Amino acid sequence: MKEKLSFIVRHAIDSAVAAGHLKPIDPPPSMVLEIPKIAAHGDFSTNIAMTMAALQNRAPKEIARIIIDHIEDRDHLLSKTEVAGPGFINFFIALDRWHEVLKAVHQEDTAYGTSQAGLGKRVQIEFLSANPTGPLHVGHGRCAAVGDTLAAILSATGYEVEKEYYVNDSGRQIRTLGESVFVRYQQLLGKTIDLPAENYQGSYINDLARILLDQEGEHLLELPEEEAVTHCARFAAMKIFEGIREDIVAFGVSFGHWFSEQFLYDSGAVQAVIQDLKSRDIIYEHDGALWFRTKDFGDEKDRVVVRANGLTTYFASDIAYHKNKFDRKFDRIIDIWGADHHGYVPRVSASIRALGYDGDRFQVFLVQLVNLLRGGKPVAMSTRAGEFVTLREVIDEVGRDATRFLFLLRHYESPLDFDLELAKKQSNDNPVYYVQYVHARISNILKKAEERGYKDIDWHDDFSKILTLPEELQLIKLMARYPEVVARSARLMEPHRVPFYMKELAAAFHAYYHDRNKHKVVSDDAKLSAARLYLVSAIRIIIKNGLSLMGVSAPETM
RNA sequence: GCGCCCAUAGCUCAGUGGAUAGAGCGCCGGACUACGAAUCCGUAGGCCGCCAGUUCGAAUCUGGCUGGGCGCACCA
Repeated sequence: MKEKLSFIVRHAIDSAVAAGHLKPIDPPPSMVLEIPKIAAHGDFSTNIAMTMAALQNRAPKEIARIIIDHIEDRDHLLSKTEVAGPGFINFFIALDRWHEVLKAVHQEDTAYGTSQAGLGKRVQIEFLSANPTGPLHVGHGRCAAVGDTLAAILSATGYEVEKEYYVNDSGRQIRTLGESVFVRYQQLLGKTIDLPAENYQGSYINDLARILLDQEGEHLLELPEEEAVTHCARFAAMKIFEGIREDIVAFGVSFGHWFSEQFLYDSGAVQAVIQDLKSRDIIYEHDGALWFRTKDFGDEKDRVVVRANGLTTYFASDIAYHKNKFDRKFDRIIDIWGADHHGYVPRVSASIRALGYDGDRFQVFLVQLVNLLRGGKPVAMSTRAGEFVTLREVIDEVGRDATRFLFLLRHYESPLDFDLELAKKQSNDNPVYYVQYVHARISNILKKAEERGYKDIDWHDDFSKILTLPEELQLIKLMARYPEVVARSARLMEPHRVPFYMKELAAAFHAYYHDRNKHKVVSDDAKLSAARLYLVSAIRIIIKNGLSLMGVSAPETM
């Protein structure tokens, strides 16, 4: 609808210029076509006459009038066009044209809302990527929900999307994990050793040690400590990673690729990129360590890639990792990190520019932290002490649908309060049920209708003459907006727009449905019933499509 | 001290440089002899943190200030 109108307005400006009524404009002015807040201002409104005023050296209202005079509306899309206020042009869409939206929804079905804005470009989105040193916690869940939904939204707007999880299965953290487990293992065998404070303290470490002991017995005590720790590390990382994968499945997320940090070392990629940068003097030696000239590429200081003790830093493998991403020829490379990593962004961006890649193709989105509450009170969490609520516990307690929906309901740049009690409530406090209830209600209507002989209703041109109530028109207009919500959500990388739209559509439907005396869907009037069934089943399609983008189920009954 | 993010109704938050800033919760008052009340209807509630600037026009853009969150390793 909006595209059609946009075309008409552009065409009108062109023909006004051709007729000499307006000065040629180069470049053409960017046009904002929006839906006014107030119904009296039309279905769409544009400010284009006002933005052209200065260049045309004429009054906005005069320009607006000229544009309107040159509008050709061959399809009779418009019922009224007017100049209003300081120079807005307000457009009123002809009533019967709105109903074609219903036809489009039914025809496109699961594809309604998709577009080709991404032009088939290849985009890689890396998210979650939690270290296999402990279970996923609530904050990871938010990153997972945001990343997964962004991927779905990009995919719906014509991108070819690859989701990737980067597994930090190398380095000192894994070593620390091994040490932690080995200490617990020895404690289980009666040895009196204390767990050093810098080791992982969580109770899951005890569990891992117990499993290790049960499976392999006491033989680790006979190994040299070095070997025993390595063995523990490998065992623990594998077990934890298995658990993470299970949690990811339980949360309804799937990854196309799992990329191993260890692979970057085994394949020599890390050494190769360090050598290359050294030969170009982008990496230099100082105080026995190797430093990257990140300061020359926008970071506040240079950063160490190889420490004086010969060990590489996390940054070293990250350089090789991002080089690898670029070498895989993606048009866009997107990283989604927890906001606590924001200080790391300039460094990685700097390394990408230093390697000569196009920095514009790389974007980092920082997801703000989650404050976990129960009944309004903060839940004490300390990763160091190993006291935290795992994502699994939250999924088990409040359910996957509610968890995902609530994680998506805030702009990712805002800190999120997640209240476990609120999340469990099946009321208006909890919008997920509000939206899902629409799907269940409509499913039930369709079931009842089928019992009365209504099945697979086809589009009929009469529908525009039957569905004439203001609230019916309002529903249709709302449905017409859905594709733009998805497109805008993708363009701005803002997944929260989808659940907000869902809430709005749900509210409009519930209100319509509730006044059952005024407009019962299935009535004695066969034509009216068919038209309304066509209307509500279109709503159901959009609810299902939107929930599907969020990874939330659309139940037939609740 | 430096950097990133946030500040809108009592609370939690939406809001595309545009015309009269919205929703849910909460408060108060109402609605089912049923296409499921996990719903609906109504009332009240606002210096859009503060100051300046840009603009025909600012909650929205820019600068400064105040308050809050997070981060500033040869850790990951």
